[in-house]
Amino acid sequence: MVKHYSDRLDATFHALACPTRRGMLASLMSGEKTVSALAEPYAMSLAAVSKHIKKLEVAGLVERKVEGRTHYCRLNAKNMAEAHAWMERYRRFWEGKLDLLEALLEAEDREKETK
Amino acid sequence: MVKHYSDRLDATFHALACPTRRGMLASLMSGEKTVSALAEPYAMSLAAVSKHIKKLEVAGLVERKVEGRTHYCRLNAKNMAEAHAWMERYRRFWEGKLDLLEALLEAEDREKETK
DNA sequence: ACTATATTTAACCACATGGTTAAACATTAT
DNA sequence: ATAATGTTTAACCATGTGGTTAAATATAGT
Repeated sequence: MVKHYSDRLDATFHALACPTRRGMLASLMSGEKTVSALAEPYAMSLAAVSKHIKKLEVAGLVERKVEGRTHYCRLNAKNMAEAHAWMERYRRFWEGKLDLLEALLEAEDREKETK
Repeated sequence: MVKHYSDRLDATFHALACPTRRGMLASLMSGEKTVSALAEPYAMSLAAVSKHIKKLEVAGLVERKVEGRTHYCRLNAKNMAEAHAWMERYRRFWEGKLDLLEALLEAEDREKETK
């Protein structure tokens, strides 16, 4: 199996498929954070955190600015757009289904009234 | 490591992090399909396809109706809603950033005009 | 120069993932 | 009853994942 999450969507969805990484993104919504600040809520080594951040970076969801020995991470939510747009297709699909359902129910109601 | 993708979001994003499974969902947009129909575009065994479908099922994205020896799969796009909603938060975030940028540019423009 | 701080990298481990083939299961057709 | 069809399950394999600890790297403070 030769799988490198080369595809951007793969990388993005994979990055999001983990509560730790989603938590980190949420944490970054309130602004730039250093690696250790990001690590703080989690009971795991910095080495592990470092890897999580790297995945977020590879997926383009997080950007890093190195200043001396400190690494500042910030959210790049814009790069979630592709994945969001992908899902949007399905949102339309399920809304379409609901619209159809609604139409059917309305039709049923009219049926009753004229009975 | 004890990870079971118990969380619904985990399961959903994980299911989506694979081109094969995304392809299957896309294929189901045009209507119900049997397992072998779903498998047809892919150069892999039915056994492998079966496992992919199961993941989509566990994530609640696909539902199965067994009729005799044939299994009919259909899309349940509605169960993508949670993941979509999760991303929506971030869409607002990046739109907010764009709005802010726009505001800044406008402010700059006004600056120039009054100069 | 020495030490402390911030972080990554390397080597390792247990378990997950995505594939395979072969066999089992369930249903339909002959 | 036998054979063919549609699908899953079991056993297996190579590689990926998410964690660990220990060492390396880079910078800042004394």
